[in-house]
Amino acid sequence: MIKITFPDGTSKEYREGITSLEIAGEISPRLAKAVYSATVNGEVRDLTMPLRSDSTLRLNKWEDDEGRHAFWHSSAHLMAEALESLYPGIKFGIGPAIENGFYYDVDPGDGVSITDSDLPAIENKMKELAAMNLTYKRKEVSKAEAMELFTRKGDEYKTELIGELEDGTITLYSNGNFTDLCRGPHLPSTEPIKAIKLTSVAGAYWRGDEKRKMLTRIYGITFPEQKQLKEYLDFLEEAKKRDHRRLGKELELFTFSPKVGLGLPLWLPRGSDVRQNLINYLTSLLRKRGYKIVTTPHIGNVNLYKLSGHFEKYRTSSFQPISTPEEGEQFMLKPMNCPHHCEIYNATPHSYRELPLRMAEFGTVYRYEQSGELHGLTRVRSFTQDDAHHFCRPDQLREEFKSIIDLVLYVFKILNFNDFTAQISLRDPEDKDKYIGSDENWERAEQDIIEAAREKNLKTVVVPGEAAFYGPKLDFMVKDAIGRKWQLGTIQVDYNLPERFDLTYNGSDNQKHRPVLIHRAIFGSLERFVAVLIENTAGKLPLWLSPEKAVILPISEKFNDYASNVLEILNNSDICTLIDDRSEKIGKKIRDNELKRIPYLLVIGEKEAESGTVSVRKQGEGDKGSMKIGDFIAFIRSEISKELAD
RNA sequence: GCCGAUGUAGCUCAGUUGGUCAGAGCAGCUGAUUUGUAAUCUGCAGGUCGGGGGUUCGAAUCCCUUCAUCGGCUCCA
Repeated sequence: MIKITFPDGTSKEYREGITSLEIAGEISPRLAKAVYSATVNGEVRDLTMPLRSDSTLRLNKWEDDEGRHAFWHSSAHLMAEALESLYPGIKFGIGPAIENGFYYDVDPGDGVSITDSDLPAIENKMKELAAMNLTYKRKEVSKAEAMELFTRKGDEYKTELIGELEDGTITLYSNGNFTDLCRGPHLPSTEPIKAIKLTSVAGAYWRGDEKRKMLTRIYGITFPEQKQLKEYLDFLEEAKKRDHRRLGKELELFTFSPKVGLGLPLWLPRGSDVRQNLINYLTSLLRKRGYKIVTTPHIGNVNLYKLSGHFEKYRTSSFQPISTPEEGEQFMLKPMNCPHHCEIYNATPHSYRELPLRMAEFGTVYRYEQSGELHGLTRVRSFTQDDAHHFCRPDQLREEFKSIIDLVLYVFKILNFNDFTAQISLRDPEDKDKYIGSDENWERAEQDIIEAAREKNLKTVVVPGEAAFYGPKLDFMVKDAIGRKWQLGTIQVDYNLPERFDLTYNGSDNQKHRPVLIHRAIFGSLERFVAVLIENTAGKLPLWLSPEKAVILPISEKFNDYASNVLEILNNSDICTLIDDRSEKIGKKIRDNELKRIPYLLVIGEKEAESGTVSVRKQGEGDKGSMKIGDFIAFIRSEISKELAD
């Protein structure tokens, strides 16, 4: 007998060799139908794997990431089986489960292409195969056997993968006629896969390397119930309505013009107001925290960027240098603010007493992003960073870093960004040539970040290879409407630029010392931040950010005089207000202004004109009753200060 | 930049296999109406069907090319 311990701490004896699926079945037959994988002693396994010794066991259902993962991974194999039967000779790359569903990278062969219009046929084949309830069979093989099998099949992608694996660790999974190199785990059979939807096809470079062949990536998602699929598709439909590109147009926030250029956003008056509100708010926070605001030009001599290392690193992703009438003189549109700020630092001598020096700028920068990467306001070629550089003594670094984490969390809380990921982005240890600076500096900086995050009890994920070329960073990622993650805030530790720019301060020993540089942004860029904000709020911005706080709706033209009085009073009280004096019925005016997401609608008619009041209707919530004009002003002010309160 | 899809009035979309197919709704402008909490009625105006080239007696529709957008990949200081 072996002892199996469950997550709640209870344990029970079972015969040796029992499977997790059988244990689930003993607990209840319904549970057996709802589990998709098992976590045995911390490792995710097939449900059908026999248990040979005392173990901890967790049965993973749909609600568990590990459960869905197995479900979708098995679905990827099911799709592969369908593809192999529909496209004989098709070759397979990799086919993992992802956050929402799965994909498989395939090479259908020269001259054969799989497009959106082919998806229904593949989907139908999958349904047909799933209905056969075929089992997923696991087999351990030697490296030689695996190599032989896939060489015979002519699957050069698989053989490349096998070549990199350790002998003795290789497993194959088969479902129907399809056999794949795979670590697993998988479902016992295709039986639970009831609802299938292939969502899109896309190109994807083999092994993520743009120098290698582009394979066809087919994305799909499956569910145990048809109803769940419908809910998922409905969610995607709803999410489209929150797309900032759509709302930006509808709400007249920003636009793009091909005549101006790709990726160069034009902020309309309403969008500019939102942007300015963000700038004003953050500026007031920065003043309180001892930041100095600076302003620097939009261009800089090309030598500045040669010194910083940016020129070499980003040669092809920058706007090319601007020549002047002078021979041999060249300037660049600034792709970042750091070098300018370093030179501001260098303009005066510094004492250890005045550090940390916090230098901030809403700096507009220009980067020549590849055309295929442009995306609404989230990826543009000109954007304004809420940039700052903290020049500190080494002994101040940790505290300074932590205080910036606090600032990011504070601002995110005010804006209700609760669902973010804090990501520690480190150097890729395999590819050190991508980075500048000594190993010693890198190790020091990476430790600084890891420890600062730990001291703040920040839940983080560590991702190697995501660091900036001059230093590691802590990035704050927030999701858009359909779940794509975007980096907003970032805090970066840099020992390298201070050396390149020969930054110094006088220590208490009257010797020159090297400061450490922290780069940081809270919003990241105003463009991307506004985009994510729009998607998170579905365009219903908080009152303090809203370009207009209210709109006055006179019942009829008879009350236009009183309405314009109210308008004047409110605007003179710094409550930006509009008036809708069209000759329309009140219902129509309410509908139109509700759709424009104006926070408060003020209905005005005979009653209000007589009593000096306004009837207040809150966007999305309906009638709130009437108020004296002065009370409404006080109400709006208190609502705004509530939003901005700690 | 790469793969795939898409591109018809300001917006959302109809326009079967090439032949009154250049349309509708909303927005806009006109008049009428003067309205009490999510769409009043009338009339008008709007597009070289993304651009360019080709096939054809004839192209929004077929072909080529180019640009842009969307979904991914790559990249993201």
